[in-house]
Amino acid sequence: MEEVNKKILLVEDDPNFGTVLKDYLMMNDYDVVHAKNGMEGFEKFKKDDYDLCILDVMMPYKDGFTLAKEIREKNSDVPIVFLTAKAMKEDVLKGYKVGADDYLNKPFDSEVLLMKIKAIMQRKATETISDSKQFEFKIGRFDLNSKLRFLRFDGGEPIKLSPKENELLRLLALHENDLMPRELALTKIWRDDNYFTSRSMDVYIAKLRKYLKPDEKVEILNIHGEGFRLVIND
Amino acid sequence: MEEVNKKILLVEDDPNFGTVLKDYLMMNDYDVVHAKNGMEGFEKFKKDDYDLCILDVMMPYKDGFTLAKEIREKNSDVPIVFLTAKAMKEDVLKGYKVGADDYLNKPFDSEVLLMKIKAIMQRKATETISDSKQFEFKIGRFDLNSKLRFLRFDGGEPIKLSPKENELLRLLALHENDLMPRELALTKIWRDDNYFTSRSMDVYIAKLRKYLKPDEKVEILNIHGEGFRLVIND
DNA sequence: CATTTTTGTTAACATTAGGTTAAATGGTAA
DNA sequence: TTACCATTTAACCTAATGTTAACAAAAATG
Repeated sequence: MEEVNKKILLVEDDPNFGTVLKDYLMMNDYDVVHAKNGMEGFEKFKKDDYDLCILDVMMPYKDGFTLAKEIREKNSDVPIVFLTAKAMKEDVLKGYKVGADDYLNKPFDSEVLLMKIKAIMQRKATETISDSKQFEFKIGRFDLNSKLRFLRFDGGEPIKLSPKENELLRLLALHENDLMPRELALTKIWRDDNYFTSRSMDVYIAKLRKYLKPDEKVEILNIHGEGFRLVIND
Repeated sequence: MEEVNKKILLVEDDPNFGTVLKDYLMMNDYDVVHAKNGMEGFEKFKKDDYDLCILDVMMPYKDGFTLAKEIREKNSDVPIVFLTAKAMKEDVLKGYKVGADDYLNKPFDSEVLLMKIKAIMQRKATETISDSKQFEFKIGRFDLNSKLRFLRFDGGEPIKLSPKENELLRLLALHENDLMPRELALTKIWRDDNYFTSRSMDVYIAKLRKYLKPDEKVEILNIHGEGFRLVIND
């Protein structure tokens, strides 16, 4: 069983605590990269793919929440776990809003941490198979590169897509010819499902339709009350 | 805003705490079914589909863990959140082993609970996409795709169905050649059984008959006072 | 067979979702 | 700071959906 270890990005400014935690995780067969502050954390994050991020909330220069937001912008899927000394209510709320997967109060039981990590990885495992590494799509006569965020028609000059345009089109492409539920896009991209985010999404659908106009075989259909459907007619 | 609320099964033996929590959740647009002990909880679970289970750990007769195990046997997907008075380490570990999605210590902040619920639901929303239910039916020379809500005759241009048309035809198809009781459609689709919903349903039956006219072998028969029957003659 | 109940059908009406454009907001870099 | 860009919010309009009323027809009832 040749199995690659899961990779964890640990961002923790306390050198003692950070080192202990890192060693403990490594003893349990995780590959751990330890960054000493938010800035360094983001640099390391950009350089590699991680299966999990463990972020200290209180850090100089760049706190855990800000870092989490940046990470989410680049990759909306990585599980994120926050570490806090004191579990203040506002913190917890803020964390969940940024898309936290779990919360840990320092000092915590290391065995509990391992269980949580395991549980989170399991959760993500199922999703990851389907949509993790998919960045390039052919959409009729278009090419979408959702990593570089551009859309090219007939191999011509690429149009640059904004992050939201890109994510939305990517979700549609993942569900090509099938229903892409409204709710899915709202929770995945907007992380909230209310009247305004919903209207915002409609605005983006309009933008995408405009981009896709050159190929009249490609269209985004609405399924009233359910969501949208990217169809390629042939 | 015709949106179906998420359904929560709350199993909590403390009547005061349970009632307060239930009311709070209902105020926040969740449908809550409250069971007073593990046994009752499992009965209620079997009778309906839930989007989330909130289980008290300490309960007479059947504790939360045992209940969770039973629930997992029937349905491995429902998110489960445990409530504990004291967060003993063994409990937490046991919980994660049974497949807990989260943990809450009593007393907890209600706002935090809401955020956690939201986060968990969001997580599940993505996985849920792929659950391949029964969406496609052949009805004589028609194809019904009840996910995309369309009906196609002889592989031609699909007719779009409204949600109610779609649900009704789907129910009829599920009972092909058999009685589909009025009451069933009314409770399942209209969620209410009175004079007006009943008349509304008749209106929809008329619409479906019109759609199905092209295939004269397909008809919707009425069984007076009982319901309808979708028959395919051959 | 007269009467009541249930069903069939059509159309008017009300409500909600979605399409589109433009202006307001907010963040970021020059 | 200004200028720019992505995104949200607002506004207005159209399409889609669902409910109700009204009346006709069919089925059950005694």
